[in-house]
Amino acid sequence: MIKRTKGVTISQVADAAGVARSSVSRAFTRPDMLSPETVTRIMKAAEALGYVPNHTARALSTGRHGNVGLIVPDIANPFFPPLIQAAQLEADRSDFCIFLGNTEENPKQEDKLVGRFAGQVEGLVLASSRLSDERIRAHAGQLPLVLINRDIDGIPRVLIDSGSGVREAVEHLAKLGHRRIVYVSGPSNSWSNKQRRTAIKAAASRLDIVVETVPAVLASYNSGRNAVSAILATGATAAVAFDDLTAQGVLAGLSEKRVSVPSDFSLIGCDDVLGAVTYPALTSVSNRSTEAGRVAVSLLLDMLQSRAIRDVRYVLETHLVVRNTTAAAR
Amino acid sequence: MIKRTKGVTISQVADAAGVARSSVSRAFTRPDMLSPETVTRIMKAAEALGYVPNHTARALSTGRHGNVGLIVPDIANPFFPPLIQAAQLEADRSDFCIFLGNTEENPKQEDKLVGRFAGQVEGLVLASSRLSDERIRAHAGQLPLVLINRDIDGIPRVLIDSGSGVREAVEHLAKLGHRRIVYVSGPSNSWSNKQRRTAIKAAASRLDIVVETVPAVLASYNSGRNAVSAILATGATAAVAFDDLTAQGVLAGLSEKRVSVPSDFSLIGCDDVLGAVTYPALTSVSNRSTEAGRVAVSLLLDMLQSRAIRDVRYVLETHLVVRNTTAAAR
DNA sequence: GACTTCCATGCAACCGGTTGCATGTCAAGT
DNA sequence: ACTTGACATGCAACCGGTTGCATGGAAGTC
Repeated sequence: MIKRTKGVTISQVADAAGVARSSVSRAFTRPDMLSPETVTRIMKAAEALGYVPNHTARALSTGRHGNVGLIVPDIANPFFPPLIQAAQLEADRSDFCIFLGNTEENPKQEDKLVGRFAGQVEGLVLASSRLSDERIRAHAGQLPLVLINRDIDGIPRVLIDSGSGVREAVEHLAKLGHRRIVYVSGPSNSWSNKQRRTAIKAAASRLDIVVETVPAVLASYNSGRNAVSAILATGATAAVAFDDLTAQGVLAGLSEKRVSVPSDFSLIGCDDVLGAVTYPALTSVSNRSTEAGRVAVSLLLDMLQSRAIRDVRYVLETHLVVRNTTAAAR
Repeated sequence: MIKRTKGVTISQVADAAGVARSSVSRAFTRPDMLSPETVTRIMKAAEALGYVPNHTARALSTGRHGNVGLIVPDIANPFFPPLIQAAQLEADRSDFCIFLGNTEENPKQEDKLVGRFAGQVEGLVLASSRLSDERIRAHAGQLPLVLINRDIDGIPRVLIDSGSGVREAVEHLAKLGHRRIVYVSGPSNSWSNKQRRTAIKAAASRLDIVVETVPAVLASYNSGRNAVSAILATGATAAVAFDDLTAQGVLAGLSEKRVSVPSDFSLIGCDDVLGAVTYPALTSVSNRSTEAGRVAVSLLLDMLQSRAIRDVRYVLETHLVVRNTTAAAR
């Protein structure tokens, strides 16, 4: 059976060291204010008693708890874990802890989480928030806020521009001699989908390439697989899929139809979440979610430092990562 | 430009409602102690001022902050996101928040995180901890702890018994006529790795199958891929990999060497995190990580409620999910 | 009508730190 | 020798709640 040790307080250390509580406090926070001997004496006493400063008490009197919150719509979406990881790493460098919230894509849940987090964190990062602009503005009035993939004036934000990478994808296909390609689109109400489709059409018309859109309805493996017949029916020699999951479905569908990739057909994904762990390795558009997480937290910590709110709009460009699913047109 | 509103305190509400601070406090925590009219009056005043109880202050005086910590070795490993999600959901049901920590598989980092979390959380869940038994025991002495996939007497733990699924995997391979198989092992300090290897050896010797172990060092795509030469050198016709990521690496490595799966070689993963979204779909052992996350948090909250520490050992069985990477031996 | 009981509410101490200001000491400046 | 200032330390208020105990008034009892 395990017994719990109760906390040692600053007063106990003060008594043991024969000084006032305030001196103990200062020994930990501003040792330069005390004589070196006093500091060592206090530290020795603290050590002997196993004293650890109480985070909560400190937070109460200073208003700084050394925590920041991170709210994402869906941890299970492979886009987010690297982002979370990077955010954590960056927070850690400044001795901050991360509160993680998962909203299940539900704005009500997101609102609730923000409310619950406020008061225990010094600032918040909202990634791909599903809240309305007004709600976000309201929250930003309560505590420092940084957004990822949400573009609201006056609130610091980090945006991943998939347009640039998609453009490179089309140029890559053009260089390989493809003249007719397919865009396997994602959810019609998705901002990213719109962004990607627009970028593809623009790039293609500039390069004199024909683009047809085949809808995959949901961004998923199965809808990609089901779209294969329609894709082949267009007579295209290459496809760009809304995301890697869809691309993987298309890949599976093509294999079943004995169309080999990349010799018979070229395929490009988006977000680069699976490319490095599947076979054949998928050519894809990088997602930069790692940088997004890092930059967002770094921005937030800057805000906390300077207590000033700047209107930052940090755009991350994406690039094509060429792997093994693209080759010259037949 | 956005301006920040400062916090409304209990005193302001008390003044507005014409009552003592204690009454406001009680209106929120024990409304049954007050007359209904007083409660409504206080609530109206609180509402009007936009009062929100200060979590930190409450935590200081009650010692309960309503947070629990969850520490995982690697968020980016697809095994964990569903676990995290489930843990979060379960915590949420009891109005608890989750502190997330990522240790990058590093025991020192894990130790540091536990220390930082202690004092801001009421309890901790350690998933697949990389710490020594002694360190874990030491931490358990400081605060309520629940382990996932770590089996230490006296500390409540949730274990995913991959043994049952692995046994099925070996039986499946035996039935297909494989007589010589390889286990591609994971991190040597991982409890799951030990468990899986033991189960494979036991099942294999019972079925009169030869098993060789090839180490992949880290549970990752690349180490799986690098292990392929060693795997083939054993002359085995099938392999079971420590996890799906490793398996996927092996799959890629095999393809590069023109060994086709499953006709020439059969492959089985563990954790079933990628099987459904890759091609060919990977035969794998189900992981139950969602249940593990939910149960662990639920156990922890129980402990916090009753302030008693029970010796719980909750075992979740796994099963083989047959897909397309296994076939009869050549 | 006096006495008890009970309930709603207020008072004040407390949780464990931080911090502005006061105090005391000692050395340098004149 | 006396002032001045710098420095080390202590005192006490404060952060924003919670909670044991005291109090006062209303209702109930005889």
